[in-house]
Amino acid sequence: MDADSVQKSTDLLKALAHPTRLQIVVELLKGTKCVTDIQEILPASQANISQHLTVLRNARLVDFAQDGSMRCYYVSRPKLVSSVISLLAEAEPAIRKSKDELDREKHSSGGACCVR
Amino acid sequence: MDADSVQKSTDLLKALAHPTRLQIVVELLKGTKCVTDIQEILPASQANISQHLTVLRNARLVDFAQDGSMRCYYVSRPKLVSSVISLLAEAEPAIRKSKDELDREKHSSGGACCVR
DNA sequence: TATTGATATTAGGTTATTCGAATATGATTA
DNA sequence: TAATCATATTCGAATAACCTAATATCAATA
Repeated sequence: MDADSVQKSTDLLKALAHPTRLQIVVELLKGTKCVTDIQEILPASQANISQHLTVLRNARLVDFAQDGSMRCYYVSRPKLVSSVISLLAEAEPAIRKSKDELDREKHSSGGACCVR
Repeated sequence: MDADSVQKSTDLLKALAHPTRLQIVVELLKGTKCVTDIQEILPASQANISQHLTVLRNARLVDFAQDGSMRCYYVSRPKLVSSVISLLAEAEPAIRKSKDELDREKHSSGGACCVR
């Protein structure tokens, strides 16, 4: 994984890594909405929602179509966003490995991780 | 999506949303490593790597097995982590919808997003 | 047991995020 | 065209995240 894709990936993760922003994209996945709609659903001010939408838009996760004085926001990478969200929701249980298991996995006689 | 799972999801996203931390889990997915190993791969100080590992551990994304004075770190939710990373790497192209398209999607005569 | 190697923790200063308040813009309607 | 509705932007303060330097812990070894 090169430096550029690390940067791009963390930019996307950062954009999603906020409760309000995550909820915005969850709502937008259900259907296009304007800022006022989102305001009625989430407990945040108009300015704040607008700011978060800007962050999501800069990350190219959402976009909008102008409709008169309103802006109809939608998720512009629905597959990516919905897949990430469902992965997180699944919540794979954390596994725990003993040193011996790690040794066996490597089937090496040296240390469990770094043979030095 | 209830408040609790929003919180849990953003906690996971935040933990991954840092270049050094993302690179750490990428390396650990290739195989268990101790802090010294990671230090040799990534351009960060020992203290800094240790701090990032603590963040990842608090998010239950990595864990370790003690091996003498060393700690063998591994990804404790490999499916989750590797799936998220490959989704991000795929980089679905952003789509763009016109107001008319949005109208058609809703097959409604009202506005494109919020019928009010 | 003194030293070394591997790792963690704490303290601090710096930078980045976040939010509310106020204001601005731009389309719509009276 | 003045008022209004929908949305964006700017500013500043509060908070959180980050990094470095210094120090602490703890196991291994001389």
